[in-house]
Amino acid sequence: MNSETIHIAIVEDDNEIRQTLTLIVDGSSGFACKYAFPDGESALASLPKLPVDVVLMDIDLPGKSGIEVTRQLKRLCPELDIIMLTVQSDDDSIFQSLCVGASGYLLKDTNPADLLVHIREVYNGGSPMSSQVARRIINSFRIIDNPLSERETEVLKMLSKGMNYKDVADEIFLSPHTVKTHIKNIYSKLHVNSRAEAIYKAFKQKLI
Amino acid sequence: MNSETIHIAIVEDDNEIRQTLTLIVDGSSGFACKYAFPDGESALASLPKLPVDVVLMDIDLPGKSGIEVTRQLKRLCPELDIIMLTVQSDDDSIFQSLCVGASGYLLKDTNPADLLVHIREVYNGGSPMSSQVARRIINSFRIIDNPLSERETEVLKMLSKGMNYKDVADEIFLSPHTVKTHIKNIYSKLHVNSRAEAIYKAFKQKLI
DNA sequence: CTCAGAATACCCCATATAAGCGATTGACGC
DNA sequence: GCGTCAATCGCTTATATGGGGTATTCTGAG
Repeated sequence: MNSETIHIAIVEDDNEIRQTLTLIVDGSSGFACKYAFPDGESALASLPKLPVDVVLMDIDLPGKSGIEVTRQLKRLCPELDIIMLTVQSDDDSIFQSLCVGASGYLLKDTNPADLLVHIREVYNGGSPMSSQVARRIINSFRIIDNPLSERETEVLKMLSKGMNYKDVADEIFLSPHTVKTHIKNIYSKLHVNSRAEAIYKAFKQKLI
Repeated sequence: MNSETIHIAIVEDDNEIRQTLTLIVDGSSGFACKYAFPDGESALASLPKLPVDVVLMDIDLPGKSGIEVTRQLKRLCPELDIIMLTVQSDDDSIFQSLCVGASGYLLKDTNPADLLVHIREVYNGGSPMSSQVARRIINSFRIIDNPLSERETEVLKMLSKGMNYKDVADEIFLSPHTVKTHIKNIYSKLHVNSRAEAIYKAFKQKLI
């Protein structure tokens, strides 16, 4: 299980880092790193034809960013696993990377031994991430605070499913007027003035 | 940094597992486990008064589920870190746990040494999760497929911010009629017939 | 070349909506 | 017992919306 050789490629513009990484990975038993690229364009041109299992991708590249390269690479080779290996730890970089198809997200301070472990994790279908990164992702699931009452939440959920005043009123045995009042209160609490914006905000804050 | 003793509590209904876990954790240097509860009710009653840093929480408990207990516990003690330690690895269990405030999600096949490492990770602000769990979370970020054209996506995003036909039209220099046509096409592609439902569906599928 | 899809523009019309008003009841905290 | 808030019910009106059409232009795939 642990004996197959995993074929790695590296996309990293800093010469020193790229060479060091290549040496580390290629010099470890069970890993081979025969390809390294200093920019996204050359990686995109070559990688689809190469027998590579896992790519280590920097984000801050000259030309196309590592995120854009990842997006395009995943289109060309959906099976390829890409691990972002970067200094960026801002939420945008993390979420964008995951959205375009990265399978893992590690910070560059990851030590070599751990890096190899994580590469194997990805190869085996896992998704390694630095624990700070994981915490940010987890926090994105949390509800910040919910100003809406239970009834209001209930109404908003129904609205989001395309129901109108009357539908909602019938469903929860209220007068349409009451439903309307609830909706007005929802708008006021969320500081919006249309149904569309209310649903958008509520969804973004995980209220519904 | 690694020398403070971390105080653990365990909530687990299976007597054997609970006792084994307690012994493992309490017997390890740097960790203390003086409290263990067989159900959520007793944990909720006692934990807020106890000097505990990290809770290991089973999900399948008699009475209140571990998820419900986590929700209530986080309300009472927002600073407490809760790690789900469970056999459940379905998406619902994972996402619900994270939504109610769990800081980590481990499967019960985690080996004792790793468990201790993960507890310390949580204590230091990280969010450990089994790599299968991480992969599921990461996959939840991916877009399945996007039937909308770029223009349509652009329009829908503006609608979600509360803009109306005319606002959108002015913003992207189009006739309001065209905007309306786009919206009609969006509805048709998403199989909805109201703005609210369109935004809800688009958001759920990460199209906007 | 032809066909499909995207983006653009326009018409009519019934209905839904938001905004602006006011009002009562009951629960909970202090 | 007083204030606050959720939850309930009501009216009016200008405007926005969604559904039904039709049509042109351009691009890209087959």
